[in-house]
Amino acid sequence: MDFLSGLNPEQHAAVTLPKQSALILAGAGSGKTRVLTTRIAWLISTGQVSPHGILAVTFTNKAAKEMLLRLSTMLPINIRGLWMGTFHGLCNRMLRAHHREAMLPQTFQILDSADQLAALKRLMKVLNVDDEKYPPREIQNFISNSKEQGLRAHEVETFDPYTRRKVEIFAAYDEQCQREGIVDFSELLLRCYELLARNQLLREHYQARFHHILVDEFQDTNRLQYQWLKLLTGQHNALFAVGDDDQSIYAFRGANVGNMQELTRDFHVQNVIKLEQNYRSHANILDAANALIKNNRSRLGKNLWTSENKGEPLRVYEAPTDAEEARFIVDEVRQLNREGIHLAEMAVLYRSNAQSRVIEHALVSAGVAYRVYGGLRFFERQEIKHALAYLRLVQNFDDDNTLLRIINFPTRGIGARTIEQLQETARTQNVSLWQAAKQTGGKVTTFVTLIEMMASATKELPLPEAIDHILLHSRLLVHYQNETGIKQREAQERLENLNELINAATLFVHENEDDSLTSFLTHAALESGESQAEANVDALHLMTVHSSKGLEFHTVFIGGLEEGLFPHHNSRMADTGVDEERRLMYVAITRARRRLYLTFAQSRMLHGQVNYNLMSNFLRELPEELLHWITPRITARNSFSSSAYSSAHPPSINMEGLGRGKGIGAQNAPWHISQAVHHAKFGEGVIVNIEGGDSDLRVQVNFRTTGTKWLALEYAKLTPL
DNA sequence: CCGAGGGTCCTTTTT
DNA sequence: GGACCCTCGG
Repeated sequence: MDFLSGLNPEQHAAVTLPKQSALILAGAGSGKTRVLTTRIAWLISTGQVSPHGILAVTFTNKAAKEMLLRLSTMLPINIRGLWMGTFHGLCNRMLRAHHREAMLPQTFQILDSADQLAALKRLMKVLNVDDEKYPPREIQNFISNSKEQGLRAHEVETFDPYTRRKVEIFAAYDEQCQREGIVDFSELLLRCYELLARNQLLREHYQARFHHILVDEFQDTNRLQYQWLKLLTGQHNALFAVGDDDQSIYAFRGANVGNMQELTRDFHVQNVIKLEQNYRSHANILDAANALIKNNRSRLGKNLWTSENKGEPLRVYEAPTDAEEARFIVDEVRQLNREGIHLAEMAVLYRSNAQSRVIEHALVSAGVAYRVYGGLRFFERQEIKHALAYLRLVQNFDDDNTLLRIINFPTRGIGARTIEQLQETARTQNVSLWQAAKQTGGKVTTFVTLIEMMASATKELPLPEAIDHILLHSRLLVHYQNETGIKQREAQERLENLNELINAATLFVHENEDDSLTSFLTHAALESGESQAEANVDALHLMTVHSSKGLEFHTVFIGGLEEGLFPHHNSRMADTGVDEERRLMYVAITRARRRLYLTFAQSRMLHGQVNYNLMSNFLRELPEELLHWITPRITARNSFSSSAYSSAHPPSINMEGLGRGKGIGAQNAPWHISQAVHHAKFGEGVIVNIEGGDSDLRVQVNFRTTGTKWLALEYAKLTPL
């Protein structure tokens, strides 16, 4: 088995572990995916299990595809019987197979987050809920969170009228979904969990079938996913979980790192195997990452090391403004590119999406190709959703959500008034909108006839031709073709996407045994597709730190290393918030193979106004000997260790290098905006505003720990830093 | 039915 | 700054 050669002792131990539940603590770049896929290959090729007996779970479709691809290069045999997919994909598969037991129609539709929100808004209107008091988004989170804790509406504890009302909406929403035969993302998981929990025969069937259950990114599992795994793991099969508690960055959406400790208890894990050898980065980068993450409490404990050399120091750059920061990054990117590093081998990472704009601006002016990750995905585009809505309605007339999306798109003169009447009829007769529409006359009848004709016309057609048919007869194509003026270019793009939809369907039919409409619609809901098409052009990568997880680059820039931004000030609320931010920084640092830039700006445009931030604490937590300051550290006005400098020079002459001297009283006053100061009680902060003059001079200071305060300088003891 | 205009909000995100 | 949502007037 030559795929075992080249594994280090720990990897080898993990791969060849006997059949028992195990936890593999795999650090960044330690060959996590390799261990997972090699174990599957090893299990199968040693004859311990057939592909049929394996269940492998991932979080993203991308990860599932990647693993399947790697596996197929390792194993010459057909691995068709192997179940590999996301939690949602696998639950969907089980629910389709046992739809009757799960009390779902065979062709149940899947609601994505946007559809779910729309459905909720519609329901809340019917229920007469004040959406000021109960924002639909909050209700949506409430429902998803509850379900992902494994709770149905009636199981949620309520101690106040406000929550009671939310629970009522929750219950009504689930009823509505059930009536319409639709299922949201968290419902897929919960429904599947309940199916297995209630049906002993079924549960035992799957427990007997899946000898080995393997889970990737285990630190990201939520309660419900953990419970689901527990149900599937019986007396005679084993759970093999791979994860890294230091890379847990999704607690905000319900991921529970505690699952790792719980796993070792619940599944009697003998010994936890740690993969600590990193094959990605030079030592300086790893040392920085280790030094940073050491500041987190309650870790399972792990220290990355490499046999590589030290490499370069980390480059630190302090810019006067966010625009200057962007300009610096772009300059460096171009220089490196000239030296032969491909653009696609470099990435700019940031904490929040809003930061990309100024960088994009600089890239456009410099003519550097780039690609922003995240954002709208293919199947989430408006025109695609409309096209798919026709297909969905054709398959399930009672899907009210879908009907509402297209009953007047393209416009056919059915206005809000008519729709309200339809909804009224539907409510009083307790039928779907479609049933109500059939009784209505006029333009609504035209719509009903259109859909019925589409239904019969597409019934026997292959998928791509069916789509072609509905695009034509829905008049979606004509609608966009008729677009003129400022919208014409946009419409052109939409037409191209619609054309691409037919291509996607053609590809789907080729690649999948089950090429039914239901299957394609499920595919669209569960795999929303790439956010941008041309993956093959050489372009600089721009993305949030979150979306960089799992990737690696020769050179990485981490921008906006400022208090309030990274760590984000919202993270201070939750007590574990800063720790999660630090893990985020840990993920960011460990993306770099060879070169890492850390940059921050003294002033930054945020929410339409200029902010003055302090240098990020995370930067302070990195050992000085690993850093190379490109801008002189000594003049960094945000650096508090430069006290020698501050005492030697009055801050008023400290103006050069500071962004354009904006702000009141900036000229000759001893105090100026963006100045770093210290207060005996409130600690360190930055002056963000100045008021009054001479005797009654007041300054507003943004303190790192206590927030923004106005201080009268006559009384407050402020010392410049 | 559409677009203009005003008000509000603003972390991260996959399924 | 700007995305998004709602309202209002043509």
